[in-house]
Parts: sequence; C-alpha cells; structure tokens
Amino acid sequence: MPKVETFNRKEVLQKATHVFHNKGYNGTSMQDLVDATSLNRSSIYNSFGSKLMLFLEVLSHYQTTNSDNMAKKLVHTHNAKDALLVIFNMYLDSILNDHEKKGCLLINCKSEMANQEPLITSFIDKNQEQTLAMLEDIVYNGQMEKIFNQDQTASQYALYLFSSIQGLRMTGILNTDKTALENVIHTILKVLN
Amino acid sequence: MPKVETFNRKEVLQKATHVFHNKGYNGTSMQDLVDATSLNRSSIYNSFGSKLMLFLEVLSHYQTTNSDNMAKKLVHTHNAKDALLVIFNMYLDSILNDHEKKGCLLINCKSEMANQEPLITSFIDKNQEQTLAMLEDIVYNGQMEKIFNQDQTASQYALYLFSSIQGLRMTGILNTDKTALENVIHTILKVLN
DNA sequence: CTATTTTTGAAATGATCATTTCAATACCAT
DNA sequence: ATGGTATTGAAATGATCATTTCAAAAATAG
Repeated sequence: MPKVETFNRKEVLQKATHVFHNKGYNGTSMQDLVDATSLNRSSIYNSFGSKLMLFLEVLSHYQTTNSDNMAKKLVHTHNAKDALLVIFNMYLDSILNDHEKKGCLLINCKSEMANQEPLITSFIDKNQEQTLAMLEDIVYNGQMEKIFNQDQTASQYALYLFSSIQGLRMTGILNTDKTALENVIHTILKVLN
Repeated sequence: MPKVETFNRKEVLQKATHVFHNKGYNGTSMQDLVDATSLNRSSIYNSFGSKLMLFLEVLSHYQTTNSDNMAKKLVHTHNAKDALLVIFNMYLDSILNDHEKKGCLLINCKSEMANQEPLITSFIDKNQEQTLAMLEDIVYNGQMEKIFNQDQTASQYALYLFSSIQGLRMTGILNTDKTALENVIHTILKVLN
C-alpha cells in the first residue's frame, strides 16, 4: 500500500535524546529537534504526536538502553558486592565521560518536571520502583550470602543506595575528581559490610 | 531628588523565588514574574537588569536565607554529631514540607543550568565550596572530639556527606515517607561512628 | 501503470518569548 | 510650589514558541 516510514526510529530517538539531555525539556525547542534529527516538522508530529510524547519516548529509550547495558555487565558478576561495585562504577564512568556537565537525563527530568507533568512524574516513579527492586534484590542476595550485614532490611538498604546514587550523580556534575568520587563510593558501600 | 524605589526588594525577591522554584528557569516567563511580583515589566528590568540577573539575585537570596537559618540552628548544637543531625533534619523538614514536589532550588538549578550558563555554574560552584567547607569543619571537630572515626579525612567525609545530602533531597521529591527517609539518614551517618 | 495511502516540505497559525521604548507620573530637594 | 530625576504603565518590538495545514511527492499493491 503506502509509503512507509523511511527514517530509523531509534536513530531519531538517539538524536532527540542528545538535544533534550543538553538543553532540558523546557530549553529544547521544536526547531532544535528538527535541526538535530533532520526530520521534517510534520514528520515529527506525525510519528511522535507532540513534543511531550516524543520526550516520553526519549526517556523510555534512554532508560531501556541504560538498564540493558547494566544487565549485560551484571551477568558477569559473582556476588552481590561485585554487583553493587559494577553499578556504582557505571555511574562513575558516566560522570567521568560527561565533559559537558549535563548530568543524568532521568535525574534532570525529575528535577525539572516532577511537579509539572503528571505523565513524566508517573514515568519516573515507575523507573524508580524498578531500580529500587533491582537494588533490593541484590542486597537481599548479599545478605543471604552473609556478604552484607542485616542491620537494615534489604528494602531499607535499597532506598539508601538509590539515594546515594542520585547524590553521586549530582555531585559528579561539578566535581569530577576520579579519586575523590571513588572514595565517596567506597564510603557509601562500607556500611553494608 | 528623585522618586525612590517604592517596592520592598526582599519581598519581590521572595515572590520571584517562588515562581522560579515552581517552574524552573526556562519554564518561567517574564510575564509570570510580572504577575507574581505585581511589579511593572520595566521596573523589573530597571531594578534587576534581565531575567538571568534577577535569577542570580534570587539564588543568592535563597542561599543566604537558608544558610542563615542553618547557622541559627547550629548555634544550639553541642557536638559534631548533633550538628550533622540538625543539618540532615533541616533537609528532611524541607522534604516533608515540599508537598508540590518542587525539590531544592539550588539542586534543580545545577541540574538545569550547570552546562548552559557560566554565571550560574560559578555561583553554584562557590556555593558548593562553602557547603563543603562547613561540612569539613564539622567532621574535623567531630574527629578531634573522638566522636567520629578517622577512617577518612574530614575533607573526604565532607564530600561524602555533601553527596548524600543531594541524594536525599532528590529522593525526597517522590519518596516522602518520613520513617524511610529517617532511616536513610541514619544509614548515611553510621559510617562516621 | 495506476489507484491508494502516507510521508513529506514549506508556509502559515496565533500565542508567547525577552527586551525596549517613551510619554506620563510620582517623588524629593530646593 | 517647582524643577529635575527616576520610576512607572502600556504598547510596541521582532524573534521564537508549539502546532496545524495542505498540496506535492513517494511508495506499494493490484
């Protein structure tokens, strides 16, 4: 039948991700997105609906990419302590590669939009629940293996770790001293031993 | 000589702070500021220069207000551990009172603008240095009093605490369970004993 | 090759953006 | 009171905002 979508949706999403990550949601204009994707304005609306819907898809793509990446690395870990180290080192890497001080897209998004766009808020909320579940699972396993103490429940430690990750990523925007950040990670994880 | 500034500058700054805190820098329009301050558009430009300059003054006012508040509470503390508890409980209070999920203005600002506006970046940088210095001082005193261990230097612990505060404040945007957050604070501070 | 369906391109929409302009107004020193 | 100066109000600026419109182009199925 018809002419079919010619562009590669993932490529377009990646280009849009870069723009939103650089300038934030409110700082990004439709013109920015047209320029970055080299898609026509009407094609964007046709394929994604609106700026907000495109942004939601960008967030989804960003999250999927990152958690796939993490899952791949977690496969090769041997115990819970290893797993947490892998996770924290992934965040450290993204800090050290973030030469433009952009921060984490999801954290920026929460900071910018949690009190403005219900669709965004519930997306972030779901994302957080997933992250907390993953962390709780790791901690629980570590406690079963007697690698981690039981001073707090796995759920409590998970929230602590989640909070620590966000703090690390925010700190890393303006403080990029690798040794100092490694030391922070070491201090964060110490309490679990 | 002339007609003199009729409005109260601090009141205007407070009203502007509310708008910027609610909607972020890019989400706030000059019209929003005119409406909120009931100042004339030209009076704002006349008195503050531009949207960015007004925002910088808002940040400065926000920071001063908060650190004055903190200094007042720190006077009544008896030791370093008390001091840290007072600080973390102030952040906990602002989380529990933040029913609109606005987060911390300074953290939001770093997330939104650290990679965009050099004037903002250097402001935030100075603010961070001050906070780190304060934390280092408290930790140092705690170590002298043998209340805190010396596993890390005061400077290292200060960065860890700074990171933890930012994480707590970000976590508190969507997780406002008081008991859970108190538990996170307890876990954060445990490593210093 | 043609009919059908969708994506395009480019322009138009009307709202809103930050900032400027300038006459009118309000104040203070004299 | 009055002259001089700074603040005001209201409108204008021109750029940019997100989104829509619609004819032209492109691609597949028959």
